[in-house]
Amino acid sequence: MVFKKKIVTVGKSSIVRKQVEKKVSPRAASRNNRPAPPVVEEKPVIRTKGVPQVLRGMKDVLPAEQKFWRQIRHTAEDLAEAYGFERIETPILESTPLFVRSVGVQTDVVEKEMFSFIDRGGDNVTLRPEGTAPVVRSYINHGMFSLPQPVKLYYLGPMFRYERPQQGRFRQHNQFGVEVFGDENPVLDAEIMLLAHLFYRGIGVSSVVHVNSLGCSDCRPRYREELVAYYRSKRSQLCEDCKRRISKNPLRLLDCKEDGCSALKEEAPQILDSLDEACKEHLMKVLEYLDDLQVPYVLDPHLVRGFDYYTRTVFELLPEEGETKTALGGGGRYDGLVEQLGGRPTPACGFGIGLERAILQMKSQEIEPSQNDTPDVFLAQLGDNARRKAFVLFEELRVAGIRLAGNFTKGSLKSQLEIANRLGARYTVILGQQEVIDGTILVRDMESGMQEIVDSKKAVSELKKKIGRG
RNA sequence: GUGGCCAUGGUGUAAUGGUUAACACAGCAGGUUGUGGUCCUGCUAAUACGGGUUCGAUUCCCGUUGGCCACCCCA
Repeated sequence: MVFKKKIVTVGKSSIVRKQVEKKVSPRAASRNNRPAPPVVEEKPVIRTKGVPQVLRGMKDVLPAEQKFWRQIRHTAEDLAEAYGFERIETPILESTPLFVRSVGVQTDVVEKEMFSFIDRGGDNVTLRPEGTAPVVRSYINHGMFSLPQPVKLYYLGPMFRYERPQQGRFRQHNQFGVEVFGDENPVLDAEIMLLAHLFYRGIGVSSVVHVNSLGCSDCRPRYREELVAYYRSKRSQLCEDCKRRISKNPLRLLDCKEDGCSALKEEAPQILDSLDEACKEHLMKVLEYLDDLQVPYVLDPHLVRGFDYYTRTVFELLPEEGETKTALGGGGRYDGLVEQLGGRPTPACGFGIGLERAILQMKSQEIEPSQNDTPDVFLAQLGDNARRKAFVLFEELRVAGIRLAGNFTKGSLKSQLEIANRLGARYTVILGQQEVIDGTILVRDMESGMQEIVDSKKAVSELKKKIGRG
């Protein structure tokens, strides 16, 4: 039901339905979700008028933005690899049941936020809304349990959720994530939190880890019952949302911001009190390691996460400064998921970090990504013969390792010097008719304006000397 | 999914129920022959889409699409 509705919505945004003759209400038409007997005389037509627009909640990453992305990617890759994680790339499209079974039928992501559709073969498929389930699937499919454990993997890539876009929230966004399989040692929980923290430090953003434990399959259900019993008795004092939460997602009751509800949580049973010994011990160890590593954290007994597969440790990364409550990343342990998806019982944990949100943080804190792409040399040419020479010279200089920019289309020297200036080139090499005849090039120092004639055979060596790399 | 605000050149803004929709920045071309950063001149370029009201709509109304914000939830 939910699913069928989705198809219609998705279709509407990209296709204009052209009505032929008889006017059939499009609404009525879309209600026959299975177009088995195509009574409806309308056919989808690709929109031919107007300029095609980017889809809602999706974004072009333009050249001006790339410096942020470059830095983010490098930081993530260097860090993950330094800690022994290996890269994995899984498909963007997966079978819908993978997410339904892992994330949970009851969750918002599965109930209303998946980009799902029936493919031409009749399979129900989904653009991945999160990164963990696909990696788990891959771990099982490729028998990675027979590799030396723990298996440590990381990924960078796009995720999709059919949501209403707003600040820091898109229908397509990118995540940096890591997953560790095959060991339940709390040192691993601490390690991934450290990694998340270090990633943000690497791009100049301070973060705090909020940690909680949800217990295991033994102690969590017990707690859940206690909590539900408590809130049932106070039902009349709850807000509308929370009344729904009692049956749907009781743990969420604990972080409602309504005055009435947050007053009630003072008296509410605490999950930390109902953890069994092993879970308590595990959490304590995690916190000890965090102390050792000097990762700033707060123990937040009200922290809950949106996916069903978490056990024991859960955490979220929040910015240290500012009132932003949107998480920069989050994750936790999911000791039951591999088995739940049909693999051997395998403990595991991981996190996902929203890269658009990382960039947002950088911008709001006015952190400029480091970049040194100013060219050493700009190559300008004048006239047809010179252009042909310049084309060849450009390649010689590039191969010689000179950071180079150039232009082969502008006619006037003036406009080429303007470009050279804008790019911040230290030298401009000028190649005109006269130089071609003389077999020379003209090297202009953009700072001083001094110019020097150089034998074109010595162009590479002279330029290398000038820029101090010869 | 719910609620609120909004939509004018590439960007940021202005204006109007009635002639060529204004300004700044950016872009492009010039300011004698092949020389940048400043300055001057010119040019390019916009009322998101579809209906309605009206003699006339960019302006008012409705719908669609999209953006922003809050909620739900999340990265």
